[in-house]
Amino acid sequence: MAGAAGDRAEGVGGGGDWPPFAGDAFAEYSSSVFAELGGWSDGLGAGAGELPPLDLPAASASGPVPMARSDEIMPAASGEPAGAASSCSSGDGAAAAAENADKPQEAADAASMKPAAAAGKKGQKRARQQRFAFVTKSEVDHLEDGYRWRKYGQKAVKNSPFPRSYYRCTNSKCTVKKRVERSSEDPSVVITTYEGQHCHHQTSFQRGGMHFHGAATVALAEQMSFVSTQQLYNLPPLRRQQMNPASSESAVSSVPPSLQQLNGGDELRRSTSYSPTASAVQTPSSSLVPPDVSFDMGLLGDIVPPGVRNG
DNA sequence: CGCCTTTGACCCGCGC
DNA sequence: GCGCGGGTCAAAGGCG
Repeated sequence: MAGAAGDRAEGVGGGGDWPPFAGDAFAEYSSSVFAELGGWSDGLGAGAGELPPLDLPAASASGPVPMARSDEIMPAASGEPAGAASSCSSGDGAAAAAENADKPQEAADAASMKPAAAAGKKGQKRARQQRFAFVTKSEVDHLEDGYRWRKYGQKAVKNSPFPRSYYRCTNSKCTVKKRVERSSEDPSVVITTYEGQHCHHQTSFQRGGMHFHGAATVALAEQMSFVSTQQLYNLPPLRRQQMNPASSESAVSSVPPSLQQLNGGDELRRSTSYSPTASAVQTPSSSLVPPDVSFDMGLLGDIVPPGVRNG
């Protein structure tokens, strides 16, 4: 099976930063959702895992909607502790420490830390790095994002019939992780959560993927089917309790409605929904994609436009 | 042959 | 203190 999943994943998007957005451009055609999560599991566990029906805001149905702007997005991303900036250099440790600061539930995550790591950070919980969740309508679970990932685990998720898959960047120096799961609410929706930032270029497209640099991005966009806009989820750092049906519900419901929190500095972003079958894709106007958009920075870079990123 | 997926076990924190 | 749930490890097997 190895091949199947892997190939598909790699081949799907064709490879490339799938959140093909860059600043305004991104806003233009984005239709799926992505939000910075306050917590690794929290975000998805509570939010993603139990995403409410993706009732797209009015905007979604009709097209471009007022969505998070790059500058609105950046805050959260750039606002992260410097340590979170690079998973390669800072590694979990640094980032971890930084993140711990304001993420109580890190503890929950801490559970996942390796024995050694755990031991090493007894006092400090495992540090989580910048996290972004993308809610995408897709037929494939593992959306291609331009990087190569190695699946290192899969677990059944409570309250969800779909398992959650864990991926790690194949770059030995890169500690970026990715979690993929389908929404129990809407099986057609794939929730991808990234943690950390790549410290290398999208190396890997040797496996038949297409390169997604600059103009290449257009190709990606063209291969993507921007189906529908979904509401954004601004998932606040949820605590374990919030994962309860009731809690999570409130947590989630507090988000989408009007993206009102977008201005709150929290991270929200829309990406796009797409179908893997490029051939059947309804090419979104490629014109929406800046030909010179380059996504060769870390994960964060994939998400945050260079300019914004630097402030 | 190398890389990747699969899968069960293990570890850890949290909530009760 | 116990159980639950989530995250990760590591061995085995499969595929290109």
